[in-house]
Amino acid sequence: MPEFGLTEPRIRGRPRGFEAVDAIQAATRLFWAVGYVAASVDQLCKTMQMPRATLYSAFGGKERLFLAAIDHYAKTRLVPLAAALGPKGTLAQDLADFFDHAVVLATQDATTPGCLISCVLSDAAGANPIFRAELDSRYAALEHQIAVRLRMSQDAMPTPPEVLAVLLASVARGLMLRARSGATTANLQPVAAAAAQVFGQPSGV
Amino acid sequence: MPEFGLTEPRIRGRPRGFEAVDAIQAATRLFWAVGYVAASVDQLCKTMQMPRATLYSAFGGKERLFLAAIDHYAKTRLVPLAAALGPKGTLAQDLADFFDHAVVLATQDATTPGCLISCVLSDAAGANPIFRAELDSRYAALEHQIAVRLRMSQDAMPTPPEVLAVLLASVARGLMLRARSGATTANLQPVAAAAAQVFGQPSGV
DNA sequence: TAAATAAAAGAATGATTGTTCTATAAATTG
DNA sequence: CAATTTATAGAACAATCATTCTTTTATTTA
Repeated sequence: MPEFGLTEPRIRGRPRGFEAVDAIQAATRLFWAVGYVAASVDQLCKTMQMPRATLYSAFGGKERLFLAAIDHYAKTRLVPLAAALGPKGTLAQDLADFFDHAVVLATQDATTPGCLISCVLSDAAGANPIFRAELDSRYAALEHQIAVRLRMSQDAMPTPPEVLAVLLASVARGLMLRARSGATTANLQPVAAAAAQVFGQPSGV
Repeated sequence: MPEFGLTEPRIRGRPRGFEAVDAIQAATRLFWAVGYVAASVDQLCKTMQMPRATLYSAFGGKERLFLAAIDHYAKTRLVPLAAALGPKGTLAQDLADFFDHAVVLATQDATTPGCLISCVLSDAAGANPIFRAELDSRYAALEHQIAVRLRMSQDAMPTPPEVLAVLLASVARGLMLRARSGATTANLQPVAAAAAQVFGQPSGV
């Protein structure tokens, strides 16, 4: 079973005519912009600047390329987002950073509004059990990181951290969805601030 | 310009071989289950039990059928959801009803997890400006209803109702997304309860 | 320099896409 | 009953889909 991806550099044979990181980034952006099914292999090859055969030999097809794009998105976009949780300051401050970061991620580029996972993978999850499992594990991973951060807080919480973590993640995902409909950074930043204020007040939850 | 839909009953000519409301309901369920692009006209005709020509003459094509499905979904699913806001009891009670209703809507049928608007239309909105405008107006409509309910509350709120309404709607949408990944009613009901508790406490926000 | 290796380029694949067309069937109207 | 109207059934359409193939080109190794 071949390992697909762009990690191992090839030594022998004709060298590749494309930049590995540029290619996966371009694929990620196309999926993000138009969705999984709507992004054709033709379009993908064009934006990735590689022939079809190379896409298949390097990534194993459209489905696995999409999973690679999800992974690239998580590493480059969600890791920084989760890092905003710190802990660097108070829970309220860290949550403010977190929600604000989410808004910026979802609104900073009008050609890719919203979130690749919450707006695109969530649709694809309907028809494909592999994608549904991927969606579930990506969601669980973020919630776990939030729960860890919550447990660091000194506040005694009536709500279990695991439950509160799902709620906080849901707020962030809801903001992503609103960005998909065209809401701007300016539209959503007050909402993010309100969320941080609600959930950040000591013993509030 | 012809008006598409199934509202006007045809008098002359051969009678239709399908039930109007069943047909649009079946289309709604297929879009909901697999997504807009993944739902083919072939599949739609089968589940709607009508020939292709009829689908085109009655609905004007796939895109307009999808918009009709969105409208049917809004009327049959979102109207009851918004009705949970009341006002019937305290804000806390009404919000508890609202979030719980959202969870049930998103989890009650495993073949159609999540929300047609938040999980399917939000993906389609990426490639189609008409769908993006539709998404925006559907989102705005719910937020408006929430804002109206908030203004009925006696509590003095530091956060403007319009902003808080977007936040509350975002929570509901985030719950829909989590259901899309396979989360069950039991998984999400505690989260819905926590949300109601947070946002329902007097002057909390 | 010759053999081996791997990508590039693009044709070819068969299946499926959304849409439209033709011919037939079933109802109402005059 | 004849004319009109509308739906049905299914063929036909060109376009596009994801995938695989062949041939050529560029590089490394021996």
